[in-house]
Amino acid sequence: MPELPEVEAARLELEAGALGRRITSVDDHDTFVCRPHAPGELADALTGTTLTSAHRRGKSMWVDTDRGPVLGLHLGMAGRIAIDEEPDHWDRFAVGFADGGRMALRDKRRLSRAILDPDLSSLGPDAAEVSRGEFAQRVRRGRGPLKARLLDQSVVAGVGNLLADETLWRARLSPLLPASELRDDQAHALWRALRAATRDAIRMGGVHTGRLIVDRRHNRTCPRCGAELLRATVGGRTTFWCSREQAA
DNA sequence: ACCTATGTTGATAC
DNA sequence: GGTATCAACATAGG
Repeated sequence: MPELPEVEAARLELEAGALGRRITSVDDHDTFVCRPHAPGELADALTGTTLTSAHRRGKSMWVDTDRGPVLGLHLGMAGRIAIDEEPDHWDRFAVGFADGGRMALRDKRRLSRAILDPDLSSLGPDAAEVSRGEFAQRVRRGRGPLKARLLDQSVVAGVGNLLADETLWRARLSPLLPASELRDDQAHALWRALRAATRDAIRMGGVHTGRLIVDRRHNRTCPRCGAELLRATVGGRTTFWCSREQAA
């Protein structure tokens, strides 16, 4: 489930439940989730430290420790944070605290990541924070279809497949529109739609609460005008959009 | 059973 | 270098 809104919820869980607790054990045996680290590297760096703050940019999270090393966490496609829950078969990485509790990265699909001192240099500005001017400039820089630009984490960080469709639908823009040809008013509308869709998803509890997302499976009609929804692969992902309001 | 789909991202090929 | 495709993982559904 994790796009920006879900990751922000996970960050808040870390902030509320994991900070200030001293780590006394680390399970980093999953060499795929913990790549490129060898087993024990995360344990050596983190054991004895206390988590001090939890941050997020786009879909990437990182947690600072009182002794320097930074723990990077990414939820991948199906990961979530489990704090003080019973150990589970799907826990891919976990730390145990001195008070007996634990924090786990739980993920059936193993596409999540736990990594020391993560490199975030290729991430664009956070989708919930980016300014109107910077967004317009960055999104127009590329040549591909608009949706592909939104999904590119180096353009703006945090937009996934569902949030991209919801944002384009709110802005009444076609996902196929060449990004470099966006007019100023279109870029502005897209920026406003992105911020509104992101904020609403955070408030409502996730990207699945989006109006287009809710309806796309059911009636496959536009929740606003009732016209048929189109479906195609755009930017490598399944895409739904309104045949009337989002005409190219 | 087999094929497709799935919230992401990285490596690879043009 | 930007852009597109495929693979990585595991499960669910038609």
